[in-house]
Amino acid sequence: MKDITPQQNKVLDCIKVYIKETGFPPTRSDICKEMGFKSPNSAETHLRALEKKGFISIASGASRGISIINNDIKEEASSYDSNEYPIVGLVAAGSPTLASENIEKQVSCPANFFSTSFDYFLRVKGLSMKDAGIMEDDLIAVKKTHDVRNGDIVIARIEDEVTVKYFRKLAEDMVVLEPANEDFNDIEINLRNEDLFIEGKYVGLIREN
Amino acid sequence: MKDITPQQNKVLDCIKVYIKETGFPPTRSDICKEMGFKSPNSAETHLRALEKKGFISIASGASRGISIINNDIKEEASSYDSNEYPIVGLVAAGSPTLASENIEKQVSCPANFFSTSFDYFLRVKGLSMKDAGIMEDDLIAVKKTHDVRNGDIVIARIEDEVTVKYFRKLAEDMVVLEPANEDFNDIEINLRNEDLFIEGKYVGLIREN
DNA sequence: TATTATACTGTATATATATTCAGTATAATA
DNA sequence: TATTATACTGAATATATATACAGTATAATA
Repeated sequence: MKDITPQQNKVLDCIKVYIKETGFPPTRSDICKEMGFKSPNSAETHLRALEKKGFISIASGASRGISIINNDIKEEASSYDSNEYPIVGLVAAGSPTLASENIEKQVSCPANFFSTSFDYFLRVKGLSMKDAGIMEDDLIAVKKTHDVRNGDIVIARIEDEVTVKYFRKLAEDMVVLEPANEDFNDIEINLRNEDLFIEGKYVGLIREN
Repeated sequence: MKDITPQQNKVLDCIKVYIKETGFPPTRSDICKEMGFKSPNSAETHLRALEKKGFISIASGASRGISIINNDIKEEASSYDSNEYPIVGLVAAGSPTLASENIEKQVSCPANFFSTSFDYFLRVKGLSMKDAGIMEDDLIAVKKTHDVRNGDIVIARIEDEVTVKYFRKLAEDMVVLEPANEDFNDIEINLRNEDLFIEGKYVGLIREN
C-alpha cells in the first residue's frame, strides 16, 4: 500500500461519509459536490489513484461501483469490531440453518467476546443440559466445526433432530450423546446404522433475564 | 411494520447479500439476475413494496439508491454505542466495589445487550445457584438497584460477605436468601440484628467456555 | 532534463439505470 | 362481487453516470 496524499484522503473520507449517510456509494458528480470540484474528471482521477493504491475498488461500468477496501488491521483488533450474529431457533426438527426464515433476530456482539470465535447463537429448548448450567431459552454461542473431542458440548443432528449434548466417542462406530440431567437418557448412536452430523461446538452462553 | 411476504423477504435477502459481496446496492437488473426475473419491473414492484413496508428506502432518481432500513438491533451496531463494562471478582469478603484493584478486566458490550440495562459484571464463585443455571466463573450482569422483589436473584452483602441468592422478604424485618442448590442452606436475616445491603439485581449472564 | 504523479477545468458520449406504461394471472379481502 | 395486494412479462424512454479525450499547472523523481 502506497502512501495516500492529503487530498486523496479527503476524497476517501468523503466517500466513507457518503456511504454512511446514504447507504450507497457516491457518483463522480456527488464527490464533486462534496469536494467542490467543477469537473467529474477530478473525482475520476482521484478514484483511479485510490484504486491504484489499494484503498478502494471500482466496478467497471457499474454506477456507484465504488467499494471501500478494508486492509486496516487496527480496526479488526479494536474492541469496536462489533459484528452482527444471528440467533437461530433450535427447532425440534431440521437443521439450524442460517436461512432468514429461521433467524430470530440479529445480535450485535464483539467478535472476540468469547475466547473462541463463533458463528451464531442458538436458542436452547428444553432442560437436557440443566446440570451444565444451560437452561431453557439461553443463547449458546456455536462455533461451526466438525473437530470435537470427548467431553465437548456439541450441537448434533440425528436425522432431522437437533440437540445439544456432551459428546463421547466410545469406538470407531459408536458415539454417545450424554445429557446433563438425570431425567434424560443417553443417546447411543451406531454410526453404521444412523447418521450423526455435528453442526458445531458450544463455546459460550448468554442469558437474558 | 407490516408483514413481509416470503418472496419479498427473498428479494430483501438478495439485496443484503449483494451489498455484502460488492459493497454497493444492486440495480433492478441485478436483482432480476439474482432472482431469475425477466423484467426489471418485477424488481421495481418488489422494491416499492419493501419501501412501503419500511424495510428499505429508495433514493429517487439515483442509481443503486437502495438502502436497508434496520429497525431492530442494527442501530446499535452502526452507532457503535458499545460500552466498556468492568468485570468485578466476587470476593468472599468485602463489597464488589468498582475500585480498580477489584476490576479483573473491561469487556466491550452493547449497552442494550440484555433487555435491562446493567452496570457491571460479577465473576461468580461457588455453586450455590447451580439449579438456576449460574455456574462457577460465570459472569453475571448486575444492575445496581435497591428495588428488588421476591423471587429476584440479588447480589446481597451481609456484613462483609457478598453472595448471589434468591431474595424473599417474609416479614418487615425478616429476609431469606435462598440458594438454588439443595446442598446449601437458606440464609435467614433478621434485619433488627443484622445488616443486609442489596448491591443489585441479576439481569443477565455470560459464560465463556 | 525528461518523465511521472498530483490536481485540477471543460466537453462529450455511450450506456447503465430508474421509472413509467401496458398487460396477465392468482389469491386475499371487503 | 368488486377491489386490492401479490407476482410477474415486455417494451419504451428520459436521465443518471462512467469514462474517454483535450487541456493547464505544479511538484517530485529519475
